[in-house]
Amino acid sequence: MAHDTGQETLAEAHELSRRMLQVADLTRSVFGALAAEFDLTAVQARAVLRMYEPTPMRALAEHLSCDASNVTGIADRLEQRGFAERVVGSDRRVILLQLTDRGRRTRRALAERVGAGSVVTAKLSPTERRHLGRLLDKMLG
Amino acid sequence: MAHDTGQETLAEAHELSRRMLQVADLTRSVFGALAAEFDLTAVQARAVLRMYEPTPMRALAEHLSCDASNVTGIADRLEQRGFAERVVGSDRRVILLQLTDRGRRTRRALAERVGAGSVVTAKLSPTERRHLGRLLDKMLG
DNA sequence: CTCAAATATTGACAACCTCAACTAACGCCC
DNA sequence: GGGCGTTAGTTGAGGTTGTCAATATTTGAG
Repeated sequence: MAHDTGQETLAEAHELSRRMLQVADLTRSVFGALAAEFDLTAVQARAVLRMYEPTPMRALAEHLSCDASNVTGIADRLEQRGFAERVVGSDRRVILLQLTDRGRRTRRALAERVGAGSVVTAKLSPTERRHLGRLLDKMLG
Repeated sequence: MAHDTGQETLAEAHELSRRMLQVADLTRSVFGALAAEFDLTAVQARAVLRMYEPTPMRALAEHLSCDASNVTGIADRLEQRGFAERVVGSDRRVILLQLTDRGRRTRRALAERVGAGSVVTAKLSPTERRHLGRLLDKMLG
């Protein structure tokens, strides 16, 4: 304990994990509420954000890291509510999911709100945000 | 753009949010996989971790930020699989959910793994972890 | 005692998720 | 061209999480 040796107790690691999970929950919950404002569920919102171009359902499944069969239902509901529509691609096996006008408007507005109103943005200084950015990169890399 | 003014573009804010969501997803997904190792879903694992003492279902509902009726089902499944059991409290309206032996063992092991194997712990230096801790505090505070 | 409030449960319904089985289309190779 | 493994998407079964409204029980305050 003399000077700072980089030693860490198990308790400290726990604490960090706990807060990490807490922030993750908060982030998710804020995102969910945001999605709800546009009459979307969290997963639907993630899908919509990904569809800046007509997107094969398969690619969507990978982006959402879920089974392909799951995307069928998600696409059904997006289509049913008028956010997206199915279009056959040149490869006639693949079906592209493509935003409707409503979908495009929603996507634009959603993307703007996601960038602006984040949990993060609210409470950190610009310097801290840069710092956080670097740390996030390292964790993701 | 002369020197650092703390000015940020919308694009930068977007980027930060995107990575924040990405880390949140990753954290959640790692936690889910961890829970699965113990034959628990993510929500069940969160409940188990919370039950360091007999816990009113109501309190559980608040901890999980969900409806009370939802906890009924979660408790059912935890009970059914032998992780927990229902006990009536002194106030006979409230039902305490309490870990069984198996539940306690699982909780201990789970807590240890959560602290140790986190996404965070893996890739950051001790100094960076301390830094991250401060930033997380600020975001949660 | 009476009655409002709190606790848990139930039933109805929706979304999400996985797995296994299936169809249709593609592309390669002989 | 004709097989044949591969890929994309769907379907159906089954399970977990989540909400809301209605209900029974208990509690505590007036």
